[in-house]
Amino acid sequence: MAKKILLKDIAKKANVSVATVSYVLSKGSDSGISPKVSEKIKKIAKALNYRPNQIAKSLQSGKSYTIGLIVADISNPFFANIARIIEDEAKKHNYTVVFGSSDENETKSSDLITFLVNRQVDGFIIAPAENTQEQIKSLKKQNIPFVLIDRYFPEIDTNYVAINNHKATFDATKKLLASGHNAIGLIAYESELHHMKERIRGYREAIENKGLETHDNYIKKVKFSNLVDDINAKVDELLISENPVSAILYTTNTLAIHGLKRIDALKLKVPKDVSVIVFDAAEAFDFYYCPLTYVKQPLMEIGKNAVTILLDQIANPNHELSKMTLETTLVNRESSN
Amino acid sequence: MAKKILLKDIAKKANVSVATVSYVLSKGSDSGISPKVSEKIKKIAKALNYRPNQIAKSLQSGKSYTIGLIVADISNPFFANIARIIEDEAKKHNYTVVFGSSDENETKSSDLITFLVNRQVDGFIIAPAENTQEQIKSLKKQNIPFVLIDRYFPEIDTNYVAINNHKATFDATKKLLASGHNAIGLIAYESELHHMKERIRGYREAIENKGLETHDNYIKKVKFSNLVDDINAKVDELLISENPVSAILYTTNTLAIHGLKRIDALKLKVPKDVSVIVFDAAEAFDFYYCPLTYVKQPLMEIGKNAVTILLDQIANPNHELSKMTLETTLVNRESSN
DNA sequence: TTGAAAGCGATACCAT
DNA sequence: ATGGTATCGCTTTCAA
Repeated sequence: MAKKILLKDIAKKANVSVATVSYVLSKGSDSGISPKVSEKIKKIAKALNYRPNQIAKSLQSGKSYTIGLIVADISNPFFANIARIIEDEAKKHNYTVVFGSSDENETKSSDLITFLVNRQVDGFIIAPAENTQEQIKSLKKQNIPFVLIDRYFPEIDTNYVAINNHKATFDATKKLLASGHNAIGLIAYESELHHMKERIRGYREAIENKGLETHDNYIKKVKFSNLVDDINAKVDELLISENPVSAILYTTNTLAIHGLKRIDALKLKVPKDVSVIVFDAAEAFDFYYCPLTYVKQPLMEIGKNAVTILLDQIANPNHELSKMTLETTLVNRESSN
Repeated sequence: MAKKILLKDIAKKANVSVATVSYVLSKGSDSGISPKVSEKIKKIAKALNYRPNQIAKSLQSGKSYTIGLIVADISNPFFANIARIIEDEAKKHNYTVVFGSSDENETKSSDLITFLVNRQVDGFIIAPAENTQEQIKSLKKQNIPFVLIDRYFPEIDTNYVAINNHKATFDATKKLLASGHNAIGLIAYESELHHMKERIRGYREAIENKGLETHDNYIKKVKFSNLVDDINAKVDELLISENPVSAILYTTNTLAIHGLKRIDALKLKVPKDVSVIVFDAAEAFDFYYCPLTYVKQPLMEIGKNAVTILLDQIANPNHELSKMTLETTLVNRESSN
């Protein structure tokens, strides 16, 4: 068992105190220790392959240099991609990231936060699940730095990095209207989350803005708990009825994947039988026979800004909050014709 | 600023010593403290919402209850899915997982390992990049528990959870041969990694096993560093030549995604013009017009076993090593006809 | 310029 | 059944 090298070991070998070694190794050139001693210590440290015990440092400093990332599901490509960006950005600042998946579940989210708070993460980046307002407020009360991503609660004053959801679906719907569709279905989640409501509002306003009326039965909300079956049923309702829609706007990646499969199952063709716009550019869509028009989210900016804001908040707890709303881009392709 | 509650605070309120509080809170019923005092302490702890400082515990115990996960890229669906499984499994045992992406790069991998070792992770789960043998040996030497997944180095005695790569491609190739193909192309990575060599060997032996000869120019190895261009070029070589192949076996998920796109770009149809078998069932493939025959990896077993073996190794450092080879399944669909 | 020693917040040995 | 205190490895104040 290769013995762990401690400051003490180096001190002994160098015939100096532990304090001196600590100075040399942790401060820069302004350690206040003479160059001669400094060099000697550095050489010994290197020779012994000294690795500071980060845990001890953390206990002393009260900082773990770790950030907790909580998303709905780390295996969802949207979150997996953001995770990768956050990881890279965090590492640049010598931060480590630990992650947890809430599965959009309030209790899991709460357990996860507690778990990571106990582990003394310095802060959180969270894509909050529904009904987690109290958890978020609790973090605020405990003065634990965090920034919300993808979603946020307008009634709670927090840092967040989100997109302009209203404009995203407004533009998408407008595009479908411009293509001549006036019976447009919307597939959304049954959710109280603000971003979802905003996406629905964007859809509505685009239609009303054109002097048309919105039909509530064109707006379908599926339950996260029964995803696939529910999507299938709702897509059927939209497409197989007396007044079928001629276009569908899917408000998330996952909804689109399953919803498109259902369209296929119904033997309908995009865009001949039904036009479509989806959210995000999942790799899955690359193989779809019809190039899909989609709402492109600025993942890189979301991830990078989230880290920057969080680290800033950790360094300056009293710094004012950052509320960042980024714009999406509608990438026009054939499915929305 | 809500003050952090310490054992000391509880002790003061309960008029007992810090030690007593510690006993009550950390041991179970066998704390040796009288029920009356125990109850009082527990009540106060709950009332104050006491959260033990995990960092302090870690320093004392020498255990961080954290495992480091190192993969090529956390945003790759194969690894993202495994990450999720590992996360769930780890949490069951009260472990936290921190992750890092090596990008198949030796130096990044090394930096990452150092970074996480300093943070005192209790062990690693690693999908090792090429040429990282020394890093792995170094972990062994330092007696840091770890288990390799997906790939491993046969010349180094370690824990690992991998698949039977030889059989996977052997069966896949056999299937193509049975469908009447005798000019079968293979797209692999240019890599010294054992799993890649085994996949190539499986392909070769299936062909030779049928009394046919293998053609080296049917075996294409692409560079990770120049992925897309290289795949395109190699697919072209296989399909647009004097003796084109009639089938292609892609040895990874990513290779398949780009390789299939290239086939599309060449206006060739699967399986009419060229048959195909791919590795893994990426969500992306769901939208491919032709149902793809694929090698199915037991992700759940890989992830769960990796965690189990690692935690066992952490608990019993002298326990013998576990070398686990799992079988894949060839899921037959239309692309291999 | 250097070092002794007091923490950081828990745990656990050894007394009592 | 309790509690005093050394300890985990490092940082930092204060003195020398």
